[in-house]
Amino acid sequence: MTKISDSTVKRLSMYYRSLLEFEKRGYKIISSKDLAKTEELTPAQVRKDLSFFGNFGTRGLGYPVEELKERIAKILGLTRSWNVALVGVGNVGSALVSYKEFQKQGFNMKLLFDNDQRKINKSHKGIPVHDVTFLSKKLKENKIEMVILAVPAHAAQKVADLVVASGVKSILNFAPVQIKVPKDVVVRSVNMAMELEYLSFCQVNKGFLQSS
Amino acid sequence: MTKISDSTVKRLSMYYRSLLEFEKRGYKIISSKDLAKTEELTPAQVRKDLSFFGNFGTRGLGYPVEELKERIAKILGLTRSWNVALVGVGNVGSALVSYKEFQKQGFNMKLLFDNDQRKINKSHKGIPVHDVTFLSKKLKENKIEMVILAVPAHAAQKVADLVVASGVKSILNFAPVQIKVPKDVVVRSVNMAMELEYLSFCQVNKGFLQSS
DNA sequence: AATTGTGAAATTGTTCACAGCA
DNA sequence: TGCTGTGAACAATTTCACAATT
Repeated sequence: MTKISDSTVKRLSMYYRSLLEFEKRGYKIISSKDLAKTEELTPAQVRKDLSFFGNFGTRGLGYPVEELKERIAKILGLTRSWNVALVGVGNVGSALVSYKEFQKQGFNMKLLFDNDQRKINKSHKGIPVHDVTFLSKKLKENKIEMVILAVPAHAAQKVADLVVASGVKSILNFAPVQIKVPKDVVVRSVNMAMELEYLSFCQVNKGFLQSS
Repeated sequence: MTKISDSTVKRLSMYYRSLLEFEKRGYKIISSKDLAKTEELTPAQVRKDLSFFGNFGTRGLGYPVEELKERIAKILGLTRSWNVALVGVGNVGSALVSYKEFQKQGFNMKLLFDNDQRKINKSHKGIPVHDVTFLSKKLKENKIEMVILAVPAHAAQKVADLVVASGVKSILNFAPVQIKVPKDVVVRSVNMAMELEYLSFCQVNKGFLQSS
């Protein structure tokens, strides 16, 4: 069984977004070259990525936009919806609750958690905020499949452990720490400070960097 | 001149954070093994990454925590401060303005921009919000070196073009589109929906994925 | 004895180049 | 003819293994 690298998965997400755009503009067929251009990749890269999952194109012609879009949606798990909970209704958490892209793609924010009594048992943008003490119970009851962590760094690991103990296998972590989980659990981390550090590195070390 | 890969830069950020933690706990010396453990890497990886920038350790002993931390800070450009502006004071933008990590590391949010008259010429969390019409002028006047884009997808490229035209060489993009810039400008993109899609992919394709 | 620093080997990821097909 | 699909070549990255050093 071929293993898929995470750069391939990332690019699938990009292709999916491109395809939505091409579809909106009325394209019926596109070539790997077209797809590559919008994402600044090589056509070979596009074809190789897609080839891991099947033969979606027609030689001499290209790929049917709508069908390819559907196929990628299926591969990425976007043809179903997911029950998502978020822990930490602070600045970042709050922004994520309102983030339209999530809803659009079937990620349904079902529950919020916080440890601040002023927030607990109120509704935040239409979603109930629960006491993090009841995290495990609520996650199970509501069949939550993904948890977004938007808690302070010092609390992240502790909350992650609770989340894992509740049987959730997917965590999206916004706390600026590396969190540890058993290997059947997948964690993705978004560290915004790290991204700025990358930019700062590039300015300080102009021309000293690979690619761009 | 050895070129540095962007995974190496990312790991330097991680080492930096680890070192702050080790320092706080009173460690004076650490080994590549110690550093590797907290970030779930191999000791060889740590040594190789550091070796690109010099010989920071002592054979038989390890690395001096404080000095290594300072050296990495220098490499990442964290020993100076940066003038940062943010465009798009919506949900995401607003959260970023309050994001403590930025200030901590010398990224000073100097200016905000929006195109909503209700927000313009007011102060948002102590920072003035300007009309995006005056973007170019204000960026130059205030010697802004990095711009954070937190605008809707459809506006991102247009704003990016303005930013580039104002001479800014670093952009951190939160809009869910790929933006195009000349090659002397560095863009980093944070696409939160893409991260959830990755998690969804992993659930749908259990065990079909490399590493984790 | 312990740990760094680093060439060499192994692995992983990308691009090439062309056969195969519409 | 044009474009996909893919094995083979190539490039980049990671890991190994060991000499060098304290």
